[in-house]
Amino acid sequence: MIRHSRQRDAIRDAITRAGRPLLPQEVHQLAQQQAPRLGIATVYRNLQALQDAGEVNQVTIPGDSPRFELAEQPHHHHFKCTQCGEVTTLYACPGKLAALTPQGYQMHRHELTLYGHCVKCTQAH
Amino acid sequence: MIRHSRQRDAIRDAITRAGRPLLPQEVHQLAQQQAPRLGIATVYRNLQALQDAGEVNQVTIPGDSPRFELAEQPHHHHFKCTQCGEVTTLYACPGKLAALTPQGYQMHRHELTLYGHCVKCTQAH
DNA sequence: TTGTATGCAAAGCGTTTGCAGTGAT
DNA sequence: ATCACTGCAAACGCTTTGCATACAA
Repeated sequence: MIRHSRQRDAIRDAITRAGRPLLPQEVHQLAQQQAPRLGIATVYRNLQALQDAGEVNQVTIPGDSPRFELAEQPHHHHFKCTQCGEVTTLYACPGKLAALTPQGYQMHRHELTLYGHCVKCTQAH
Repeated sequence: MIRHSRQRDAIRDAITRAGRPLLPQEVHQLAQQQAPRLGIATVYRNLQALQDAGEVNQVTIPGDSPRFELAEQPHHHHFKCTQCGEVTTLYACPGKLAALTPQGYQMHRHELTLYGHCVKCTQAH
């Protein structure tokens, strides 16, 4: 079903190489190095397609536009530096979240975002 | 500095009465009962003003538009029903999140969102 | 009276869609 | 030869802004 194209490969590669969640416009810029005439609409269409195909996950940092990362990653969360805006992946999880779920509710999934200053911004003080 | 007006009071009241985070358009609809000619631009301007004044907090559920809730609440998190879309307030927190923070990073704040089915939607199965 | 707040309409901005042309299989 | 994919531009939906009027204080 899902064909190959220079554009789609460029988009997938950009996300793979980045190693962190990317905004659509960041994907666009990076992928353009590999597919010069790449349009932003194609980026959006492919992010959707790759998501449907299970290759890519959408990450939403509260207050920001959705970012995209590779789907084949272990469970993790994110840290956003409120100074420089960079989003980092955290391979850790507090666990035991079922305890927070109200009676009669069913929890299937959770998202946790930490905010603060990254190393660079902490040292810059 | 922050004056009173029928519109601003209606907006504050709508958020107060709701007891859950509201979308701007929900605020608009509810507040219109109290201030009929209320325009959506006024809603946005006042949500911003109330936020600046520290009366209201912005809550972002990943993937949704920002919602607004009263600021004077104890620390809490949110549960979003993936069936009916309703957002509930959870007065609980896993704690010990500093342990997840990488070396050299400083965590100041965190947000946690649980996803699943609410009581109504669980029973409807 | 003075300056902020409001309503309306227009402008912005990121995202989505329509369409004719391109390209993968 | 098909049929999906692409680029471009127009359309969309939500949010913001400009401006003249209305309203608190």
